[in-house]
Amino acid sequence: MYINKIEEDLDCGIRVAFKIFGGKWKLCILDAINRGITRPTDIQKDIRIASRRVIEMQLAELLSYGVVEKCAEEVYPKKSEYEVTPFGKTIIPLLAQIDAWGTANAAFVKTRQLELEKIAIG
Amino acid sequence: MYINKIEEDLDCGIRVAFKIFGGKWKLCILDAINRGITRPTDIQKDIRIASRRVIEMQLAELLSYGVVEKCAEEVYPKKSEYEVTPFGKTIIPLLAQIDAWGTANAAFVKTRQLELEKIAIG
DNA sequence: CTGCCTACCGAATCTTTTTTCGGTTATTGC
DNA sequence: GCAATAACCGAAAAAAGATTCGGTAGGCAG
Repeated sequence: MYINKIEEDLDCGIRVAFKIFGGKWKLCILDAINRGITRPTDIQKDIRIASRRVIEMQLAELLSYGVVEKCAEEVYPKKSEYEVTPFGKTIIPLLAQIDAWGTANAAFVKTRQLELEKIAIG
Repeated sequence: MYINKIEEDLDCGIRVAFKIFGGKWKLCILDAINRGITRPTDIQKDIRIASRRVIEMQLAELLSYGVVEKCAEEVYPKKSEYEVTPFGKTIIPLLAQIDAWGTANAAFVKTRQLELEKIAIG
């Protein structure tokens, strides 16, 4: 496990929240599991752009904080199924709102991004 | 401006949202401005643990995406006041919920973190 | 036994983000 | 002119985070 060098301040709710679900892919993974995509291989197929390894790692972190739980079935081909725990379920409403906000503002953000790039280059 | 090497995927609402307010201090800064702490110096005093520079930079990013706006007054001592724009205001409810979630779960997260460290060391 | 599938792990490397530190500019009070 | 204060910028370094690559292990089909 990697231990941070700069001490964290968890006196602020925002920072606590980001510690749990602030990773690049954590909410995407949580969303996938919540939608019934429970196996690592399938999650990876769902979030193609993320690498196999990062999904394994972020899944392990979500697991270690009890956001998801593993229900491995010892069958062929080896199956691991992840489920959102009751604790994890408390994140779902936030996830839904964040996703909705992003979807609603995607067009604006993309346009603005292009403008900013033009300014940076030109 | 730093231009990313890995191409971003903004096809997912979560990723769009994180692009705008996913930075380490962005929501904290937005929260401060929303609470009426509008000047860079004061924001820095409010979030002591964050460096002067990072606040300047994240403020600049929030500004470039129109989340906040600057209302500089040319007086002594030089004043810059930042305000949350109508666009930025749409983030406030999410911010409030994220903060509330983090505050509600801070004790659990801290305890769990200690347990995980014990396992890692022991 | 061999090849294949799935889950994971370790380590090196690369990318991104944050931090540190030292500037510049502008204005005021002395 | 000179100290002080505020805003902001640039660049290097440090830290964190993500990615790539190549493993191991178990079990099944042929």
